[in-house]
Amino acid sequence: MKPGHHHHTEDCRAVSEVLSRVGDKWTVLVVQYLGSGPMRFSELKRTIGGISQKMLTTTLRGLERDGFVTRTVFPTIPPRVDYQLTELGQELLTPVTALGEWARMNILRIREARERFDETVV
Amino acid sequence: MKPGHHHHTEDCRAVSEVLSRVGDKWTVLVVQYLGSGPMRFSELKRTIGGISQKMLTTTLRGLERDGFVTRTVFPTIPPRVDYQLTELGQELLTPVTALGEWARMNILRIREARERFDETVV
DNA sequence: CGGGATCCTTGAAGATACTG
DNA sequence: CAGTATCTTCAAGGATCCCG
Repeated sequence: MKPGHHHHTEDCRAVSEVLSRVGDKWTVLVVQYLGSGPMRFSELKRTIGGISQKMLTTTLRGLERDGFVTRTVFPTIPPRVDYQLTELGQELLTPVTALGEWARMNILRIREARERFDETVV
Repeated sequence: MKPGHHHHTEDCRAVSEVLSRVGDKWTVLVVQYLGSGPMRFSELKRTIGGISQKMLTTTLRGLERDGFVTRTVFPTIPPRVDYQLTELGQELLTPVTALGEWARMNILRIREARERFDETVV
């Protein structure tokens, strides 16, 4: 057993754990939008577009559970609920945005590779 | 329609596209291991541990399709297949590693937040 | 308005067996 | 050794209805 490999694997699992949280269908979008400031439920739903209220609820609950957002309920009628990034959420934004930048800059190369691969294989 | 919001959303979709590629169960692990140099199929399977050969094949095919790894077949008996990161794959490693660093450093805060949340809710 | 509860459809993932 | 083929399981995601 080579030294370091144990922690190498463990770290990778931690990465996977965070990535599978962040890498689902909607989390990044939600976090990015909340990066501009607090938003309420319906505002998020409308702005994102294409997300069901169930998935938005689920996503927000997950983010709340992991300490990335806070949920504030205003006991008015009709009710109003604000979501806002915590410090941890803000900090997450940094590496995620970096990956986002990379994605923006290289998405074309990826799509080209895909087309090439699909042509060759099919 | 506020200016910039269209591209904001489009960029987020690109991020999601890359993240859902990178954020699946095994991709990061595979890419990280290949970061140290080319490896053959069985070597990856053994090193990662817990991955089925079907999932390893699927993951590697996906990475190959998107231009992140190359697949080299040696026509020997028994056959030997090497996988190796492309330039694009190497470059991907940078932001992914950054996110990994962040994950390593903050995984405890996340787990703590989870425990707190689960206690409060249950 | 902001959800909860329910049902349903996919696709991801794993187990197993076989093959060039 | 490095896969392919097949079957099964399971959870993510979506649609719909209801409620305080």
